[in-house]
Amino acid sequence: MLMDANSTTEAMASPISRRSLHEELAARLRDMIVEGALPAGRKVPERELCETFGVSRTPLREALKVLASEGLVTLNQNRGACVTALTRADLEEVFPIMGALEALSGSLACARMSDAEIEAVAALHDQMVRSFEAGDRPTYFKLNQAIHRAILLGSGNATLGATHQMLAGRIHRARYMANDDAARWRAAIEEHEHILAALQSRNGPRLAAILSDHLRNKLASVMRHFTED
Amino acid sequence: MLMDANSTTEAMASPISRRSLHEELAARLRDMIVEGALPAGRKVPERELCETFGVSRTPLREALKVLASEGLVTLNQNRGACVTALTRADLEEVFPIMGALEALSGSLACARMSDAEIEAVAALHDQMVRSFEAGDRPTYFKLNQAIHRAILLGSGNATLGATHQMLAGRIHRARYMANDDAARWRAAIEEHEHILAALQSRNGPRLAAILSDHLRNKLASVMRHFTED
DNA sequence: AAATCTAATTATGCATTCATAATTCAAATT
DNA sequence: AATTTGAATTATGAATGCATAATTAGATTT
Repeated sequence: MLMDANSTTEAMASPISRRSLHEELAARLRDMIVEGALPAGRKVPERELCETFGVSRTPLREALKVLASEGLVTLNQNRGACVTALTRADLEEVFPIMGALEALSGSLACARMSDAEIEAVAALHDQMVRSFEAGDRPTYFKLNQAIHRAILLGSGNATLGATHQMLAGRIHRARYMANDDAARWRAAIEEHEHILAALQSRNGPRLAAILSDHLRNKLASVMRHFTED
Repeated sequence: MLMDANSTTEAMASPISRRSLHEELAARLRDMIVEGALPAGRKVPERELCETFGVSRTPLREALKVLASEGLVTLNQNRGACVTALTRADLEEVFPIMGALEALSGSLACARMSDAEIEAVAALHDQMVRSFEAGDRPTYFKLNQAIHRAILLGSGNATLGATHQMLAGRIHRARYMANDDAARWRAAIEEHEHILAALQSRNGPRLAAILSDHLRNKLASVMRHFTED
């Protein structure tokens, strides 16, 4: 068995705590699912993944249990794991929750973020607008996420960030779909202008309301691509 | 034939699908942690638990991974699992999130619950008031939870309920502490009167606001018992 | 006596093995 | 030919074994 590869990536990463195998596997699988390398509904045979990653079944199974508790995969008794398929109902459930969480984060962020941190968000916003004007959707998407994430973290509530991220992971694929028509994309940009304005003026209730609406609109946009479901 | 007959008998509990060991173990451990049988900060040696439950380490370890992803235990590399200790900061983070989730649930419940379901909540409320008057705190606590849970489920958003329950599990112990002085307990009852009234009049925004405040007050009450932390 | 270093013990991470449920495929019956 | 039954295969659930990191105990040194 060629198991020596794990010691190679140890220098740069976190200095003291090197992640355990099941953690590493969970992260890798999470990425694969979120990025669509493992399509929804697909069966995830243990043997195959073990060979792919070159590990035994024990840590892989531990990782699958974690992903199941995150809702990314579904375990069927004696029948293995499947990538959880997103239904319209799932999206309709998750988006409002994320809206509520982001609203809370915005409210808190207005009170707690430093001026410098808000300026950093403004910088991200400007970059995002530029990538919109350039029609560069991947960069736009990345910056968009970075802004929302910055506000989440700016709330100073780590649990809020973690809860949000867990839900975001489930619907990540779907969120790629949003803004694929020009009108909605433009509207999203406008909403983000309001988001930034509310944050800069530290108007918590207003930012909360805008973020909630923003998520509601995102849902509506995404849902148009689920008509065939 | 026989198979059809079996698959149709779904009404009763879950006679066919016995839970897998790791699921069962996760549930048992969750209860033990939530109910305080495993005190916070305590080390959870695998060997000991294996003997307690009479199982091998594999399913137990799988269960611990799940509980770790739920935040109930903390895994330390090569150093085993500890029951996650609740800090004041944790409570201050979790309660506002639960407030936001319950506010959302209230808003949705006002729109979606049937009259019969609302009457059921009213019945729970009346029982709760009686147990308050009788000074029966355990029963009060149970009914209190049942009411909040009914509104959560009444939202029709299963993910919302699951998310809430996950957070609630973490702070369950702390919530026992609330209402241990008569003044706060009486105030809580009054808040519940408003909650019921808003629900019965289907005033979503108002119910949302009351629930949010209710959770905020709960936090304040609980925090008084964490001064020594 | 206190501190430190080393050896022994213990507990954990992972691999392997065993047992059992599920699936597949072929054969037999209608 | 289609359906069904049953054996063979495969995959998963769980247990055991092995290697290694942590912890503890003991001995040696200052």
